[in-house]
Amino acid sequence: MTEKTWYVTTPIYYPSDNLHIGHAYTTVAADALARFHRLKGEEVWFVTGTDEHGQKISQKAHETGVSPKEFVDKIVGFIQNPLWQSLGISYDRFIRTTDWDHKRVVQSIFENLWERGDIYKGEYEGWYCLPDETFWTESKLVDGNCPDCGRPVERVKQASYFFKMSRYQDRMIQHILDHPDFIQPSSRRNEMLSFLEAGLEDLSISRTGLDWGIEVPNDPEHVIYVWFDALSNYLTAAGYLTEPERFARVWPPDVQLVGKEIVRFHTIIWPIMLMALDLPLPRRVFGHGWLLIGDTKMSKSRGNAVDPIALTKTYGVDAVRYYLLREVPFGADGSYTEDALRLLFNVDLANDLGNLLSRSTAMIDRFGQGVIPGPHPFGPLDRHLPQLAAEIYEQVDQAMSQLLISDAIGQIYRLIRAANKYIEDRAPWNLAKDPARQEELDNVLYNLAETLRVVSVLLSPFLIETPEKIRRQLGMDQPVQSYREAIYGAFQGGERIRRGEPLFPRLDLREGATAEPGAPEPAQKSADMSQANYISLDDFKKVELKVGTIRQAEAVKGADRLLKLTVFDGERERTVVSGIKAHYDPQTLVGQQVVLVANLKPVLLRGILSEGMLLAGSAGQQLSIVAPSSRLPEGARVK
RNA sequence: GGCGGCGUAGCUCAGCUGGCUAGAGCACACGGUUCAUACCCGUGAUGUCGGUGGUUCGAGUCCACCCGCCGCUACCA
Repeated sequence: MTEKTWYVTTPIYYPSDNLHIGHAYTTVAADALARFHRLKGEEVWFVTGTDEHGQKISQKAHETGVSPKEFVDKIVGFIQNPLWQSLGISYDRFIRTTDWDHKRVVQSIFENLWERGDIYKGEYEGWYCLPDETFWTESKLVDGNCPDCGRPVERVKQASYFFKMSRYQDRMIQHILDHPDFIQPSSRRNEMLSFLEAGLEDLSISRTGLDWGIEVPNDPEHVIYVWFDALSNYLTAAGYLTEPERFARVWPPDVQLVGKEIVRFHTIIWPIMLMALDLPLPRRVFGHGWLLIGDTKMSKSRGNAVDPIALTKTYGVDAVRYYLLREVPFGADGSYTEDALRLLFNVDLANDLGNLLSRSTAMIDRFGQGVIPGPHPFGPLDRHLPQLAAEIYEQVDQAMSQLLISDAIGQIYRLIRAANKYIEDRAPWNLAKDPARQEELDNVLYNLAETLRVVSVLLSPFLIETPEKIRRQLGMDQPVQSYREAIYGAFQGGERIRRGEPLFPRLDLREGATAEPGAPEPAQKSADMSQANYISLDDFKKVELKVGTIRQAEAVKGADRLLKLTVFDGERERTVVSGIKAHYDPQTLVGQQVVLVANLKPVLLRGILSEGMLLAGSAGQQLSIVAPSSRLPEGARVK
């Protein structure tokens, strides 16, 4: 019986634009896990890829005057190389939802579920945004308009296929309860449980009027809708239906990394799909946080997206990987700043690790004529490093099995720091002055070489070039093959080293726009941040505030706190739904003047289109409508 | 509004089922060292463990309420 292949996935990314460092973060993390398991001797199947269907891609392609396929081919090519290439991403399969086998898998899943009665054809009724060609549920609308583009929507009924998720609700809850590790971190688990307990609706999984997608079998008017298509990629990539032998070894996924914004799809819809197919569920779905730029969300529209390729060019692959894996707490949101990267580069990579190699090889050169001495019986001071190395061997393993990548690296650094301290404690330069202490000196040099060799093994899942560089300087030519090489004692003595260039030349942190590591930095930073909280006068002018008069007011039936108001704004009467029922009697409001936010996106509240909002101040339990202190004509601009 | 989480040194955070003088990394200061990439090693915190009250022989660790922040959700707009 062969051991199960260790299967890890990243989300498949949407190639409508170039990816940024947030995507790199997830993918590098998955890569480190994959490399670690390979090093442990396990068969690994590491999959990443792209989610290529959908309206937006099709639209973008037409704008550029190419076919959707040509459009995505180009971007996907870029993602594979140079993007993932430059970060050393060692995926075993790059899946594209436009791959032939994926189409086949999605269609057979559809047919399969149809035959079982888990898919039925019904009518989808919702609000449709014509320009976006997108359906929205009432609750998603923003002031009755499309939440994406703000344009009005219309009520449309459309034939659609539905996936009977509701049928699996209880089983899903039970599965989460029975498998505490299924959703991680646990905060996400609680959220999903409360979401499930609120009740599941069947999921509409097809659309008509879309051309760029996988067709519903025997009903080519319909195209299978995004999530159903996208989530199936994890099955396709494992060889479901097309490579049965592989699938038997690979399935189910051991770890699926996802961003926190898509945890719900991966921990509810996705497992229910698998339940319906009678397939085992993934063992762990890990919802990590976002990598923020400073303290704001990264996005293309904000123009603050960081290009990972540029970073690797400036600092090298390993510095970027190290930063992502070490600095960002896996789970919570992390914050990216280039200053932090540079600081970490100097402190951890140059000072602690690079300098350790540099000073160790220098001493082997000088005191040992370039040859690692054979060890002699250890004195008490020499036993610490081997013991620590053995302990850390276990600790790293343990941390990695819990996906605590940053902690694993932290453990390796305990060993690196201990080696630096050991040099200080033993002061080899003093031992070298006394011929009677030659054996002690030999042991020190040996321990340093051996510790560095162990470090090169331990670091190899995380860093690409550095382990090789360390080994070359230690005189080793073969790359790391197995985690067991991290067991202390492989050097016999007699190996000739080859001193080389510094691993990570220190950066001058004072130069350029990057702050120096002293007091000026926080000051500068806080100034920037407070500035970020200002809006310009132009920003404010975007808000159109007008005086209006309430002409009618009534409670919204079935709502505890909503009033439906009819407000005259000088041009027309508009309906505004406001959550002030607890504070105002509808009767007393008629005739009251208010300040209206006139250009707010309409939104549907409790089935009523609310076209604007009225200003009110609140403090704790108190709430009071804001009104001009004397009567003004309706429509008067407030500014 | 509901559910959940968080609030511990200047910064980022550890502190499990309550128990000796509350920890780590970074930053900062001082001292040491010279093999090394102006590096490394050591020493240093008066931290009201968000606030108040309670349970207990004893609470950062449990309970209640309050304040602040965050996530999900909802009839927020």
